[in-house]
Amino acid sequence: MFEVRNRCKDSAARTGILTTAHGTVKTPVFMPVGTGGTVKGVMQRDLKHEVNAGIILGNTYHLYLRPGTEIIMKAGGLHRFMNWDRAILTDSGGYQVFSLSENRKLSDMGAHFKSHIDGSLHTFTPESVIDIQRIIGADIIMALDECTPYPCDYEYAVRSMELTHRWLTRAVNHFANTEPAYGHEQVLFPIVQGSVYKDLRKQSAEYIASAGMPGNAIGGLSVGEPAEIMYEMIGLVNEILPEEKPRYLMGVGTPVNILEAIDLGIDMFDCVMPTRNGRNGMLFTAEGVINIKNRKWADDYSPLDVNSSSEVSRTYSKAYLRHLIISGELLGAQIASIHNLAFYLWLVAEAGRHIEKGDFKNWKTEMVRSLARRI
RNA sequence: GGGGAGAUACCAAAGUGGCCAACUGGGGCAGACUGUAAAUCUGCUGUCGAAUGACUUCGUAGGUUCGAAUCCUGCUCUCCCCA
Repeated sequence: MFEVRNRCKDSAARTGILTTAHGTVKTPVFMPVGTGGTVKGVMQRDLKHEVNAGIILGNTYHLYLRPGTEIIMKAGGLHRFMNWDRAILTDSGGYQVFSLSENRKLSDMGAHFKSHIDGSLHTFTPESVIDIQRIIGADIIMALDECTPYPCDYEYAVRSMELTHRWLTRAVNHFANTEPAYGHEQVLFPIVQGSVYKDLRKQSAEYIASAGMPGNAIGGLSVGEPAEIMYEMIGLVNEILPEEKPRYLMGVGTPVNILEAIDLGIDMFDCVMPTRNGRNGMLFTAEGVINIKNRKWADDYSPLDVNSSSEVSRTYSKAYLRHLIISGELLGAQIASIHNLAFYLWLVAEAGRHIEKGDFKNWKTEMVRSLARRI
């Protein structure tokens, strides 16, 4: 499943090879988010050839509500349904426990949701979420967890973490007692919680590691806490999560967040930022962040990024993209999404090359300074 | 030629004596966005000021009034109907 290739001498950063039933990817890796069976605004063809994505996300909650498991099952799974033959990871709906907190209730049994689409009531249990993800057919599936909000008082964080751990035990058992629906292998990742409390994070990391799954995830971060606290939590969790298995930091983050987390030993990332912020006019580049809606780009006919591996970034101009985004044109959202994703994929690949070369630390320091600029 | 309606900020459009520097929408400018309830949301948008506030505005010139975008008179312009 995972093989570490190169280790950094002066940091926890490493490169590796992640093998799935739908291809192998080099780590560190960024996984574009395709919640509802689509990376918003980007065709599968472009995900492959412009963005160079080897693995993308789907979301159990969204796909379960629409189109529903029956349609996906009849299609032969999500890969065939959405015409994507590379790897897929599905989130369990744990994040929706957080983001739809107004419309859900938790019990020991599971999470009770009110659909954001039609208000209907649904229950997710650790077991049902495994069943749904078996039908979706993702290569990597996630255990149901509670993503705690920030701030979160200690008492709540303890109870929440214990709930996530109890749910994990049930998920692991149910996973072991069920079969993939389409013949290809699926693996289950558990999720570390514990909010911003060191003792809870350590306790949770130990529990999650003890589940013995082929990869481990860290959740409940980048939910509003200061970045320094997030890094601190990642650092101490990664000392406990096994070194020989991939570590997935869920939902993170900014380009700077990602480089810092790679430094701390994270291998996998996902985030809506490149696509959502792209649709809203924010472009990521190696020189810093661009708000393409700003007037100053109105007559800047230079390419979005001359050095990009993506033809989209090399050919479309800033002035044209500004015009499209400001006009609300769909093509603007597409170009910005492709550009940002290509940049994110380039960034993590470049980090990997510097880990191999042995100069990751210095490169990272320079790059973080550059990335944080607003231009 | 006769009759009628109307001129409000970048645009459109409310407001018909004080609660009006003036509703609302658009446009413009800026900000936010981290396992996607997001092609979304927020703020500003007469001038000066960080702000209390001060100053100048509702076609134009006068007038009435303690007080006018709002009432009266002249002028200019626009639109509609009839000939």
